[in-house]
Amino acid sequence: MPTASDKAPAKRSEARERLLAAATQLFYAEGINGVGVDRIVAASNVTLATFYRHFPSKQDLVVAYLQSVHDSLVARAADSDAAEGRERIGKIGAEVMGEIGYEGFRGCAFLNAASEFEDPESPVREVIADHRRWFHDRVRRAFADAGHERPGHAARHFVMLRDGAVTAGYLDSPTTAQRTFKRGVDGLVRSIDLDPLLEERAPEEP
Amino acid sequence: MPTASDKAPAKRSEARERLLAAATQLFYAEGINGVGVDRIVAASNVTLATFYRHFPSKQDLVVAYLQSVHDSLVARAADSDAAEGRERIGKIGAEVMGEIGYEGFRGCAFLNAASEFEDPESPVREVIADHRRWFHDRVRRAFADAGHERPGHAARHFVMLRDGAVTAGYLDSPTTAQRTFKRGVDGLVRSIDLDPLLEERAPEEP
DNA sequence: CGGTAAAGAGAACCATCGTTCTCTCTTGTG
DNA sequence: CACAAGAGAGAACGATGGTTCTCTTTACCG
Repeated sequence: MPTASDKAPAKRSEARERLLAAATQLFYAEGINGVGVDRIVAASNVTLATFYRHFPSKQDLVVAYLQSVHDSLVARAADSDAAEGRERIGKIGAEVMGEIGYEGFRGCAFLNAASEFEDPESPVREVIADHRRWFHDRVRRAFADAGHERPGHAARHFVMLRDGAVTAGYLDSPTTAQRTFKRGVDGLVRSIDLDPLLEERAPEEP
Repeated sequence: MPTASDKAPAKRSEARERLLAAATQLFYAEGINGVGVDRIVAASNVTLATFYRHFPSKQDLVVAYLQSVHDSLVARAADSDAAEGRERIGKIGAEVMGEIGYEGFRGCAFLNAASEFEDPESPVREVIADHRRWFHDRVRRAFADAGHERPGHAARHFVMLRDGAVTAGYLDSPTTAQRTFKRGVDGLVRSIDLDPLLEERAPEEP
């Protein structure tokens, strides 16, 4: 899941990119509080002064790290979003399954970061919230376009499964998590037809 | 979710219990790497020497912290496990919903801890794995007793929903997370009847 | 060609990290 | 009553946390 963005939107720079790449790898692998700036600086072949020339504080690096992960997920999403109807939902599900279980998989970078930042007002938590909104809205749009009568319900259900799936992929068996997630998504897609029959009619709240 | 166990299985002690209580509150609220032993010692009105007389190292305190959370969840589980059939599944679901959204809720203590300990062999990760196995087995037994044809599938699905639900309860809206989780569990219970009709027959792998 | 900005090198800051130590005082049990 | 164990108080350890500093060298841009 962690991938440094290929093109930084702000000023690009050799040193900055190396710092971001090292931070991405280390933060994801060992947690944010568990990795000091010295480690990142050393891994980047950069000096402490150079680091602080590019990032006012460690927290700014954390934000940039999560932003870069987000950017790479947005890039990967373009392909899936081109699909139509239920196929799009399937492709988004495949994205999630693709994240799980590769060498060094440690769960969702955003969820892991969130557990280390307790202040909901913190800039770090805001990037996380933005990313989650982005993902939820994308899934909701997919269900709406596929004709689901309660796209909000379905999207929240989908996101809940995906959060559980990346967790299980980290802590339990990756392949089992993928299978369970797939079954859940398939059921959710089937519910596009079944839902009106199974639940009593009620307008969904946003 | 974090609650110090009422009766420590090992040697009980005023100081030890205060340390564990303070650790439980601080570790859960701010993360484990984010809280130093000095903070815990100060909050417990205990000296550093006393702390190290009871816990060989900080890691042992972390393990004791998670153990105590596990113990209190086990205690709470006894009531639900007394129920029969589908009602038991509903009660376990209610337990999960009860965890979510109270003042200071910060998600699952075990999931948060797991994100800070990357070594799967670490004693901390082992308590986490034990707890997850305990919960999964309990759910699986509930589905089996309720007559589900693939209790393993259903249990993994249930656990995935619960992991996603506590996450959403922390990062998104608690009440929405509860509703979404409830809908998911209800669907899972309904699938005890529907499943044989919807999916092709195949023996579930453990 | 000259100037400005970025990067390297390295020391230093103080606070906090987890851990160990000594020394005194209380307390309960034999 | 005596003696051992538990707890309080407080200093200290070296290592590392994030951050700032000075000084020199490189390299691009007008």
